[in-house]
Amino acid sequence: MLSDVMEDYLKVIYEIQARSGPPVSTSAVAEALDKTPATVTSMLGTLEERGLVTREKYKGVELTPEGETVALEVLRHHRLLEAYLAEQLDYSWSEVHDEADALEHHISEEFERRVAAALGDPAVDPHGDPIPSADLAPLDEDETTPLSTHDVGDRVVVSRVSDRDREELEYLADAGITPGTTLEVVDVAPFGMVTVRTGEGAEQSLPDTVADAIRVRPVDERTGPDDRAEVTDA
Amino acid sequence: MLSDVMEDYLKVIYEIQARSGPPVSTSAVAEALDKTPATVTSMLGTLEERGLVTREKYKGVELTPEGETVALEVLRHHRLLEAYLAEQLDYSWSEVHDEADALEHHISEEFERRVAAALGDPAVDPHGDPIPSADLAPLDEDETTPLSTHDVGDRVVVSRVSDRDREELEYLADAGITPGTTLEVVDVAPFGMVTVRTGEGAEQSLPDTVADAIRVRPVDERTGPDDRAEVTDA
DNA sequence: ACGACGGTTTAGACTAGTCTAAAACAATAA
DNA sequence: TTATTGTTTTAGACTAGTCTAAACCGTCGT
Repeated sequence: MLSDVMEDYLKVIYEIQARSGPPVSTSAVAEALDKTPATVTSMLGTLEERGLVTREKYKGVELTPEGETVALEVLRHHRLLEAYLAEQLDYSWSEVHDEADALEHHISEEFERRVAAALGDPAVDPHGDPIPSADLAPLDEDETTPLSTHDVGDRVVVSRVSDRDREELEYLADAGITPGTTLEVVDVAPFGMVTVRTGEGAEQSLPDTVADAIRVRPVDERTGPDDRAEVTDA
Repeated sequence: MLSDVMEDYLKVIYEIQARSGPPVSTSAVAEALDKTPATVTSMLGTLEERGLVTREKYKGVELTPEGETVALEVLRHHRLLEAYLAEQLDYSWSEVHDEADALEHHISEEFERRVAAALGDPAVDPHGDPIPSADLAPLDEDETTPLSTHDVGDRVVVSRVSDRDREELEYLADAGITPGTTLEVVDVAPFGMVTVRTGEGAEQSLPDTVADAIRVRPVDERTGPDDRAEVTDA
């Protein structure tokens, strides 16, 4: 019914909206999809006609409930695939994203069911991101905070790591920073650099861009979507 | 590089060519892809410009070696996926085709490798069709013959069953006719109906259209691509 | 040999998605 | 208040893939 292209737009609108709230700007979508703003404006018009987003001129865009459902479906496919690739096909944590991106639009409902069953209906993917349930109910509020917002002395547990940049992910995996890792912030430099100590005592300095992509929760807090996180890395 | 659409054209040209030899007619391709002949003519022109087929006006089309390699790649993906779905995700014999069709254009080389490894590099898919090797070497000549060409008294072993029609496949699976089954032709009616006795003594009458889709080899001949056939059905 | 018929190609139109260049707008600084 | 700046939208063009309708070709029967 919807094209792959439209699904991609809805997915990134959802992701941006989840991070920064509505409205989502044309340029943010353009950036995320590597398209020109003119192209995005045009497609947003189409999505509005289809009732998938609402729009205020020159302001930005917001998903309708129907648009959100589509986004959740795509996200469920993506994250189930990431989990399946890591668990059943020996992919490492950092390799799964591109493959899942390529396949997420093309699997059937039947495939989705069987993959979910094979994994025992996991609640999170290997990056710690929550997997929408089969009924596509809206996800809970995100309780986590970016590592970059923390101060010296804070002890936190890594909850999720953005699956966006492959290089970054491999670097972090090497450094032993994966969902579940406990970190203590030992230094925050004025020029956007944060240094943390991992469980084993090793110290790592990370630029803000990277620290932004690491979402954490306070040590000992036992709630949140990543209770069942399992990480498979190479 | 090549679009999904082009890959689909090359795949069906390959399949028709394997069945009936070159040249492959415009209308045969149109039929197989459910497109109009005009559309096919136009796309064949594009494929010719890309060096993937050669064409003789009003005659038909033939794959170049490069075109054949692309077709073999797609076919390898398709058949590996069919085998994987049947073996690892409990799909039945008759369900795998559509899912494989949807995914075959979107898997990476890495995925292909891992799936092949997980299956132990199978030589045939669940329908008995040979899986092209990783180096995409041309497949051996097809030694099998359609069941519809046999006479009363012939004893044969089912080698492959076309994966084209879901209904047909389910019917045959129910009748116990799968790759590896031994059959004896007990009657050939003048109006295109053949009756066979299966290993267990049950008799089945099949219209020619169905008998055409069943490829067989003489009993006891031990060569051919289906030595390692494994059939998983529901 | 020739006409009829079926398959093939050409001509031209249409859609989806993209781009560039230019115009319109919002927000801010002077 | 107004000018500057950066973002958004509009206008218009282009490509890939598809269609319908009409012209074209080859073959087969008379």
